[in-house]
Amino acid sequence: MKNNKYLTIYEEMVEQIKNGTLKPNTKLPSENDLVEQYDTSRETVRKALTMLSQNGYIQKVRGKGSFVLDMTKFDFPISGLVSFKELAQKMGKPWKTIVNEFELIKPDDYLQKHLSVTGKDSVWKVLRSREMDGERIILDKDYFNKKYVPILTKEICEGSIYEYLEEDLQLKISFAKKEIYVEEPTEEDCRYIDLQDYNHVVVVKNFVYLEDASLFQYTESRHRLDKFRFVDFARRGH
Amino acid sequence: MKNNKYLTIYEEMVEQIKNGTLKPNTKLPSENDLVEQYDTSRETVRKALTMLSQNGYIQKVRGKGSFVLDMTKFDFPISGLVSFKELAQKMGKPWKTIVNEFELIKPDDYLQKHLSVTGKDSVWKVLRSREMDGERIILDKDYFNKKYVPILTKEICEGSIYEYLEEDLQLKISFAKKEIYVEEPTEEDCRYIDLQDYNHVVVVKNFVYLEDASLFQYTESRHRLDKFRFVDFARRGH
DNA sequence: GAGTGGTCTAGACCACACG
DNA sequence: GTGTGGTCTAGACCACTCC
Repeated sequence: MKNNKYLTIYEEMVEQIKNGTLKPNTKLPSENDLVEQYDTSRETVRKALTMLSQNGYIQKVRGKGSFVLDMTKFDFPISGLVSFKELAQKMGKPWKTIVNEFELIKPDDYLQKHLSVTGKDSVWKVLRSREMDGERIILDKDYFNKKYVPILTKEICEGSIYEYLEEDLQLKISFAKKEIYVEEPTEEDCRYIDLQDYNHVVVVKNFVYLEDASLFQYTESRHRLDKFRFVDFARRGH
Repeated sequence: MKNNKYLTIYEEMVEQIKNGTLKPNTKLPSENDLVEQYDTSRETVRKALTMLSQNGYIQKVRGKGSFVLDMTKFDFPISGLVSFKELAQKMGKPWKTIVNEFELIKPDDYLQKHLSVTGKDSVWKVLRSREMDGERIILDKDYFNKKYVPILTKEICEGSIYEYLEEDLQLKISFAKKEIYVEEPTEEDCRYIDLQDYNHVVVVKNFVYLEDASLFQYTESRHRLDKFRFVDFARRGH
């Protein structure tokens, strides 16, 4: 059980914003007020406020105060990493995952380069179709370095691999690079996606890194054109 | 002239990473070493390191140290907000902007909702085609709230509106929400994009907010399928 | 001038990695 | 145990907004 004061403050305030105790477009108590309220130091309060700001909950304005943002404008999760399961649940649609292929392979050159593994390492390869409203609209191709994921079963693949990795294996995913583009469908796409007349697919490539900066997963998510949607929420750096 | 110590440290270290003084996959000096090196306090050093980490330059590992990441893996700008001008320059290709339409309009219902303006406000509407290798491959539709952008000229539109807003008008852009999806081309797309046989376009919608959380710009960027590419670099929260 | 958030300091203790 | 980064404190001064 962690005991981070700033995290506690952050989570409490998120809760208050979500349940309406703190209303959109109103001013938050000043940092000094919060110091008294939470009986802590100012830097700790500020750390919580910075997190709220970075996650799109509030807006800090020097000399004036911090203001609650209207989250209803942003009807999507403030995050670039959304699993299919989350997405489907959010849309309230029935969905299904079909495991097409599931095996341990020796990586080819392309994979060796992208996963930073040698030909001697083993790599899990998982091909899954995602079905919604009776149509297979997404093909997910996942590759995991066996060094980090020693055990994987077909049952896990039918659920959320993502949850398995984070919750069961306790792998700490730290950052991901994403590339999105459009290309013509491969023979594989035709086999595993109900393409109808669409003659292109949207490809989302994901390179997932662990906390120690080692790449452990490479994913290609191939979407039928009409069912693709991506939402991103970006803050400006300096 | 600002005099942020932590920003100075951050910028110096970015420079050292870029020019190779700090090499990929090596360990940084410890925080305590850096405190001595820069004659400052640990929290200040940590602020700089946190920024480096958030911007993908380093990776901090508790109990071990901070490590320089191999930026060559991430051959694209670490940012979701890339202007066409930046992109074209990075690719080293000749490019041109054609201003198709440029006028002050009264917002319709759709715009009123998205720009949070009333029917009495005025809104700048700018339609620009982006040309590369002699083909118009992108149609940019920009709408600005006149309240924030009182003056706009055709000349500015032919360059980078983005730079004009930030550098000349000193508008501080704080965050942006982005939506990406694919749809069939409109009559407008056919007129202003050299679509060839492609019967879909990739639409990137951008909602840009100022520091006080007011929405001042709504942009639609419509790309020919084959010329579309989006790169994103996401850190995990918490 | 009073109040706000932004930066900075010099300490302290903790959790974790490694030998 | 030693060294690392993670959290926290109780101050201080500054830059900005508003009255």
